[in-house]
Amino acid sequence: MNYLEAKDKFIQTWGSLGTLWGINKAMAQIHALLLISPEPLSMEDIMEQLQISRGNTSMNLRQLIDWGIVYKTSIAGERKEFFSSEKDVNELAKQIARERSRREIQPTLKVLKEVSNIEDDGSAKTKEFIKQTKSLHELAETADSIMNRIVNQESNWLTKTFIKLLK
Amino acid sequence: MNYLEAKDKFIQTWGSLGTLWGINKAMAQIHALLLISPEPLSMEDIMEQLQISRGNTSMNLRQLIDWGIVYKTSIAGERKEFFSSEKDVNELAKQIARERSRREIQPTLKVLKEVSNIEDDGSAKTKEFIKQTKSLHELAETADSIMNRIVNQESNWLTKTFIKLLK
DNA sequence: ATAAACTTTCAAAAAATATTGAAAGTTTAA
DNA sequence: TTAAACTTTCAATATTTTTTGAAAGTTTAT
Repeated sequence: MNYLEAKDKFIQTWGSLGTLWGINKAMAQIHALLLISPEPLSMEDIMEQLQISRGNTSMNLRQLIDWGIVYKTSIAGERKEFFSSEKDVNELAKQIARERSRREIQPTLKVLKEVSNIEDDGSAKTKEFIKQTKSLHELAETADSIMNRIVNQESNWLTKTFIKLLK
Repeated sequence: MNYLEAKDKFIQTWGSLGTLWGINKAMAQIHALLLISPEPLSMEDIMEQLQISRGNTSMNLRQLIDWGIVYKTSIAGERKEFFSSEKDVNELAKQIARERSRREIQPTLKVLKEVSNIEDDGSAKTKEFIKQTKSLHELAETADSIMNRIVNQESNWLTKTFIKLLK
């Protein structure tokens, strides 16, 4: 496999993986492209390499910036804007974990807390409902705590965490 | 909030959350419904409660069974089949982690390994590509190891893991 | 102030995904 | 073996999500 084939395969894979994580294909592909590019890229560069429209590129770049994993970069003497991604994959993982907690886990916790607080009328179905939603709340809270704990650690956390677990 | 409102809200929330995790709405809703139901439900029950078609119910139940989080249950004297979900949320989380590793992480690891193995021709872009795809491979492998480690532990693992991390 | 260079917005179109429902298939009882 | 009870399949349809592209908006240089 040569560079171009490998690059293409990587962008494709990252793109379809994105879909499974609530990130659309173009967004994931733009991210993949920036991640392996040694220099910042312009909107034109991205449009051309991925064969996507200007509007699509603009909107998805904005989302990536919102997620905190892509930055606008100025290049001296150039009028247009350039973009580059967070290159440290640990930092990247942290940022993604943070955003997923904020966007998914927190709102879910809120609902679980709310619905598990209904009055227990003693019926089997109410009892089961309260029991299960409380368990889920607990699970989600623990999972979120672990994630936050990991996220707020110094770099190289993942390896360290893993070593801890092995002990 | 009364039982019916709470139940509805829970099913709705679980349903839209599913979408974010690569599980479709109906599948997540069926799961939610079974999770809080004290007795197994028939296909008719599910169709009626969620207002979805027979075909949809059948296909999504099959997927849930494939995921290992819903079981067919026979009820004595009844001809039709009944379905119930895994009620232990820890077991549920394990099963989901297992499936996600198998379906997403493993295939990704394979591609990352493959593409990071291209020959280094010394150019900046090839060097960056190899460096980044190798880092991602390492990250994904570590994350997967942690998940597997957790998954293969005895029940109550999440809490225990959390306590370990706090130390 | 003007215009060129560039970016963003958003309604319409396209593509992807989920759902339906009826026909085909299967199982069970008699 | 037949038929009733039930489940599965899948082509057609509906819904949701993504993408486009051109108009509107912004910034910069002169």
